[in-house]
Amino acid sequence: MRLTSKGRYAVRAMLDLTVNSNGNPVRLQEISNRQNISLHYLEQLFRRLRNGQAVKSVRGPGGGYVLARSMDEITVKDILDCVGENINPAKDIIGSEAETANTPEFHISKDYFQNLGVIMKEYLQTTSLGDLIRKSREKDLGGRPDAPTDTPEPKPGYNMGTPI
Amino acid sequence: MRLTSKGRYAVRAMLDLTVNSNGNPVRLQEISNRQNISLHYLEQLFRRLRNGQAVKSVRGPGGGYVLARSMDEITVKDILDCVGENINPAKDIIGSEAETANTPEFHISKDYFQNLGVIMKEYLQTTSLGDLIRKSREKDLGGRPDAPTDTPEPKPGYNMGTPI
DNA sequence: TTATCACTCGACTAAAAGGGTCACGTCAAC
DNA sequence: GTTGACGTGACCCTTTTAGTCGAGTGATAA
Repeated sequence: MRLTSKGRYAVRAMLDLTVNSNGNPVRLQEISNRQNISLHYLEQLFRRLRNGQAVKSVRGPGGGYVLARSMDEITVKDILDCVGENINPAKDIIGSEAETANTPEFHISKDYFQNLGVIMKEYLQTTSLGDLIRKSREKDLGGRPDAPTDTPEPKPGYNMGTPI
Repeated sequence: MRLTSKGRYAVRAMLDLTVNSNGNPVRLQEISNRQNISLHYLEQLFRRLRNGQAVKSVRGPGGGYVLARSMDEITVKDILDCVGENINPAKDIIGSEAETANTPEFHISKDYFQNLGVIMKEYLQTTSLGDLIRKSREKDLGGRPDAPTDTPEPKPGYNMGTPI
């Protein structure tokens, strides 16, 4: 399982695109300037986002990229999938270790990490670009200026009490 | 953030050690045979587990490794930390991107991924070796033989409803 | 006192992944 | 037909992973 800057770059670029497009195509050059991400690297990422049907491209002058669906129909997980972020902590178990060790310990840890994957997937799948943008607007308006908000609080929907 | 076979190997080896030690040292050679993990690779992992105070070593004939604490005082997170698995999805943000892009989009995604890190950390930190072993014993005894149990169900303690 | 057992340590390797760059396309509009 | 922008494949360097190797050191027992 990996979650690297590639995925965060993609999410960031998609947020930028969402915010700065008003139905109009947004050029990668703009996103590159605003987000300080290499243009060539963005091209690579958006190639994958386009293949994954997350964005559509418009060529020629005045062209750029637009979301392929509404911002509420594109989840973070969609984006990570497009750029090839592998979220499942147990995925590479299949085929590499599965048959080489059929011990109880193997199954215990496999089940345990698979369940972590379920939790992560749920987290990423239930958040859309729209959710993120609305959340940040809320924060700007109703934020507590005395709190740094640097440390994220666990979401209220999650009960962290008894993971086993 | 990475969660690779290194971490799973370590957890598996620690489970093996826990189950097969009765206060006595367990040789890496045994673990290697049972779990089908390269002996030399195990040596590397246990070096780190020892440096991280998760196990103690006993040298000489009859030697091997024993847990440094009880199985209920060693969490999965402890083990992953020892072998160098980086669990925080937002960790490598600090210092590499932080100052180069101070955009709202950057902060949105940073907070979001940091919160995922909190959730993952909580999951890994609240599970001890003892928890895993007891859980697997329960399954063996009270298991439903008609259900394959291959697909892990989300833990009852987690409410997956509203992650944002 | 020496053989042996088992951990200890540093160095090394091949392969993969991550992050990024480049040159050269092609399509569309003015 | 030139310019703006995406499209594509190939390439690059660095770090990490997973694994190997060989020469130790410390403890036990014959």
